[in-house]
Amino acid sequence: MAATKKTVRGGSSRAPARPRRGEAVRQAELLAIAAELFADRGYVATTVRDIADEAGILSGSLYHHFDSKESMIDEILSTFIDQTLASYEGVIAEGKGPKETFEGLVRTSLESMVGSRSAILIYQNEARFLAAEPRFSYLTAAHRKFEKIWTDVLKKGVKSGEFRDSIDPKLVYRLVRDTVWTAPRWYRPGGSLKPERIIDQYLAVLVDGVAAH
Amino acid sequence: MAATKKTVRGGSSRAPARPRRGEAVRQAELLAIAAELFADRGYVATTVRDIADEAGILSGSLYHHFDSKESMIDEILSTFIDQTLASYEGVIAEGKGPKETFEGLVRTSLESMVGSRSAILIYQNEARFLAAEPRFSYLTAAHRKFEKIWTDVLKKGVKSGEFRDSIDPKLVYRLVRDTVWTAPRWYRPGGSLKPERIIDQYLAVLVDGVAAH
DNA sequence: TAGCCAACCTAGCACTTGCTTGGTTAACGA
DNA sequence: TCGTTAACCAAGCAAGTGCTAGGTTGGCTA
Repeated sequence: MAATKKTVRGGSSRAPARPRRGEAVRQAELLAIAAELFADRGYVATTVRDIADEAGILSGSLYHHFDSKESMIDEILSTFIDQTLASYEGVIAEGKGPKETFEGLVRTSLESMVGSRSAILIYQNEARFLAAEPRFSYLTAAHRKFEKIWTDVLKKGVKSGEFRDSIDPKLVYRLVRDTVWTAPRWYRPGGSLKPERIIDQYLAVLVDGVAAH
Repeated sequence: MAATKKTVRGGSSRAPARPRRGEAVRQAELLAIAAELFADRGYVATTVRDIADEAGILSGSLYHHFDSKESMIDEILSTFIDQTLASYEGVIAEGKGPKETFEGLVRTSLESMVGSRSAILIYQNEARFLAAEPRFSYLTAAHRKFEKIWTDVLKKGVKSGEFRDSIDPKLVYRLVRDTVWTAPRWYRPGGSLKPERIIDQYLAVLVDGVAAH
């Protein structure tokens, strides 16, 4: 109410339009922006002001849509985990043999790079730190489910003779998991390197190795 | 000089001893502490007060040994890169064939987990963000050297017929690199899982794949 | 067309951050 | 034993942090 009230900013800096599209749409927009920033700069290094800037609003306005910065990453991660578990269970439900199921899991993991690149990166980079807090205990639970799905397939393959019986399912699971979840670090959506090529090469190495037979 | 001077903290909270061991020793100690925290909590999330607490001193005292928080991670990363490049060149210098050289590179990468676990984690987690700043341009340079070393070996293997000619050296390099550098995320030094077992399993999969021949 | 309310803005609070300045202590060499 | 100095402490600053409280606007509905 002081004399200097409107001298600094004119009315022109206001967000131009405010269409009514339902809050879910705007929330999803803001989450996508936040996810991209969390993925590219890191969760801690990304400020609520960064997110708001990118969205063309002020930081305080974010709190009309979200309780906290933490609830944003919560939403991003839980959505990603639900999707991933569903896609894994879809592969299992096809009822194929161990080798084809294993290949299906690798394939669907790498394919999710296209639509969930930022979420994978966030999961890969931040989940370890977040999992300690009670709010994010579902991360540990999901982690265990993932491990069971992969190791079960590997064990079945060893039993059926399709996989070599010298492999340690737990260790090989870690290798494969780290491999497929780390690819989004260098994969660029829309680039000339197509996901199908990555899938081909990765499947070739993981299933048959680099050596000529 | 006020009356309340020594009421809050007695003399007992002071660092107990101050032996003269040369600054290099104390610096290395503090760097080890910092590296552990950077690796376990992330660089941004780790405060200079965290590091000082762990060292049993006050945050300001850190600046007797280091210019800045940034110079600490700089020291950690450049040391790690020098070591790694040296170990890679050592493997190359043995003059073995492509397959054995490839195996040697995998082996030495995984072996470095024992002595450089925290440094690998920091490199893996933070280098991507730091590389943008001029001070850390050596990270990009090292990245290129690593890529050349690995892809050269893979290309030679394809040429000699030891590796399948369908493999894409650049993509397979990424797979292998991501695999060996991500292992420190779950590897626990001193645990029952010995590095030699990890090396065995990882070499088996990378060279020959999971499938029975 | 009056009123509601989603979606913003404005301003700033309480706290944490990396880092600085000046002072203190004790190990050590002369 | 005395001056030097490495290694710390004490106190706090400026810049940022997540978040809040209250005000404003305009699309929408009754």
